[in-house]
Amino acid sequence: METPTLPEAPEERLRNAGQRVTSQRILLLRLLDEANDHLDAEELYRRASKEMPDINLSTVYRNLSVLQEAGLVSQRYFARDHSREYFETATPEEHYHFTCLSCGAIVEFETPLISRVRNDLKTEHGVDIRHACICFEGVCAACMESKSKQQRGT
Amino acid sequence: METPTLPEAPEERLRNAGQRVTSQRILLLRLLDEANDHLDAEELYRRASKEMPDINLSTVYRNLSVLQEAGLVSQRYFARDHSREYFETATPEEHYHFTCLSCGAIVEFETPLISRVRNDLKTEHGVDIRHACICFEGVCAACMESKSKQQRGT
DNA sequence: CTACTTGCAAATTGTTTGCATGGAC
DNA sequence: GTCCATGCAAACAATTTGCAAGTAG
Repeated sequence: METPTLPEAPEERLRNAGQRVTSQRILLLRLLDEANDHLDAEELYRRASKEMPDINLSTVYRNLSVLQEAGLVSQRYFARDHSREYFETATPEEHYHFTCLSCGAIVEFETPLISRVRNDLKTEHGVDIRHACICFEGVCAACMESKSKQQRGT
Repeated sequence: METPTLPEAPEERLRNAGQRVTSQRILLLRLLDEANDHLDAEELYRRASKEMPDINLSTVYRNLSVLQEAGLVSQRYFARDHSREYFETATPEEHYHFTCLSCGAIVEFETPLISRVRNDLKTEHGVDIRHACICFEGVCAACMESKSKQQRGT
């Protein structure tokens, strides 16, 4: 389980993507690699500041934008809080996210159905989908369980 | 074609939803009904101001929120501009949106595949999806056409 | 040496909130 | 009459931008 397919070091990934290799970018990529959860710019900045106290929040924003365009980082939106952007290391496999409205847990999942939607839209409307923003929200298994327990009595 | 299944007048819809009937709310609902495109708060405010010059932007925001919770209005996000919320009259049939990154056109479509994703997630992960935020972006048929023409020579 | 990056401070933008007045029920 | 809705102004929070100094290639 858990195949950490992070092929190259941040430095290499930057070079391969034709981007300048700066200490800030290396740090940000590493922090995103290491994060188990998904980070927003502010949280990434907070973590980066621990290792590089002078790094600036706008540097984080600017680099997230650069790294995203270079395909090294993916930007995501999650439930409730679409007003805040989250980021993760880009992965070759498409995946989507479910957020529990009750406990905040994020479940990642894959499904072939989305690429079928893509195909259907292509044949039915002639449109070429380049990107899909998809996020589900609801109640996770654990919270469903505890809810039904509550209902049966305290 | 085009079955404008808008069952009740704004006033009735408000009453049925147990909401207070104010002239501002009636106006906003009507403007959303009449809009062919999708409106953000600012644009809705602009249109409302023409008929009710004293209406305030914060009234628009507050009512959009109320109407949404009452199930009379749906909030959407579109391509490029997830930082801005768009609104439309709530419809009984679930539908999704595709935005053309080139010309900005929005194509609405239905697909049973999304509810299958919903079911799959339920059985595979035990999660109960309450809401899905889904938007596709890419290039529409017309823009694909003009692009390939361009490539063949000016 | 040149073009791109950074840190810093200030600006921008969509949205929200506090409060006194007005209106729905 | 009571409680909710409105207009107005001010506040917020996430993100962006202008600029001078620093650094990668």
